[in-house]
Amino acid sequence: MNTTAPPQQPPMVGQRVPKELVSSALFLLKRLGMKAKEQSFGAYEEAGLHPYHHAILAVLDEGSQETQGAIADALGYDKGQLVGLLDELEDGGLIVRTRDQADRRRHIVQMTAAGRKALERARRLSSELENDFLSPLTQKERAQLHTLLARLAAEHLPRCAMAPPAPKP
Amino acid sequence: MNTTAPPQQPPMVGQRVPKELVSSALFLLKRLGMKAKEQSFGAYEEAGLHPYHHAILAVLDEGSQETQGAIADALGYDKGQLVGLLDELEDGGLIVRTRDQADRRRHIVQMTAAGRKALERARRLSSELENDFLSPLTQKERAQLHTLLARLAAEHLPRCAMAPPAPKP
DNA sequence: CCAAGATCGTTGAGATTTTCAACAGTTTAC
DNA sequence: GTAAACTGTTGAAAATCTCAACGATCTTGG
Repeated sequence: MNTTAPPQQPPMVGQRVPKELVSSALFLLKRLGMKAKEQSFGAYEEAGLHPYHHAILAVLDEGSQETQGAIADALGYDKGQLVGLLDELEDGGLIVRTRDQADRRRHIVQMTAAGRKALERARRLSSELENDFLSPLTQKERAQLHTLLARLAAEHLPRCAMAPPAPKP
Repeated sequence: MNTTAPPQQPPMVGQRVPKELVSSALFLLKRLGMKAKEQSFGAYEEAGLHPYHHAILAVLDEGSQETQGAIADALGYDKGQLVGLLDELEDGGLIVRTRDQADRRRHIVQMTAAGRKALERARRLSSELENDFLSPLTQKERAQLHTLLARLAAEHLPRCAMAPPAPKP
């Protein structure tokens, strides 16, 4: 029963990130973004997926069929990078590529039934991941954080514009 | 041939990121983190510096002299990576490396007068950058955001712990 | 109809980062 | 005094990201 002595803390508590940096919201944003990224990668990998796969499937779920160019444009991915990702999804039977009869240069990408199943799994995974990562915050605070980030995204990530609540007359 | 005007104009509002992703705080965190990172890189590069340089100088400013291992540990950098960064700083005359007489394996890293000047510049740059990036938010909202991010950092970035001097008695 | 230019998906090479394992010099422990 | 552990350094391997071409196809102008 040793409640007063600090036995478990002394090993290497010495080095900390300078206050100058920690007091910067931008610094924390960068670090937390990286941390969230690597945590996502790990979790998705266990499920045999990739966060990028989730994003692609989500695009296909909104518009039932898309060209590769449209997908790349929507997500801000490089065309060449997307090819490999779609290859993986196609090998797994989650999507199918078919030539567009109207424009034979294009590939129409569609989600399969297995793809929808995988998307469901990815959604649950993503939800768990988010719930876990934001666990230090209350529900209200999580909503606050999302609102603030969305405002920043509206400025810096044009493609992430949320719902258009004020359409032009 | 085309007898009728082709429906070549689908919702060309520009492809958007799926709502499913945009409604995730974690997704926005990742994207905004990357955006902040690349914006920082660009701004620092114009000034002939690197964000990592700023971090290193900030560490040296808190403790007047540090070993390379301590710096790497404080910032979470790889030892090998740090060598190159310190080389650049030393070539620019912003730091000096001297052998530790007490332990000749170690290098004592210290900031020079020019280094302090550069740190000042980096601070102003960082401040402008942050002010610019957070411009969509009011001062109160910026403080809110920082508080929320700091809470997350306390959980996920142990080295970024803010004020630990008041735990439970 | 045809030739020039643009577009789409694909490929592959280059550049940039990260990661990791070895190495020599030095200190510590037994 | 020898073996083990630590410190800074180097370099190689791996993973991305970027970017420029390429073949196939469509569009446009004459």
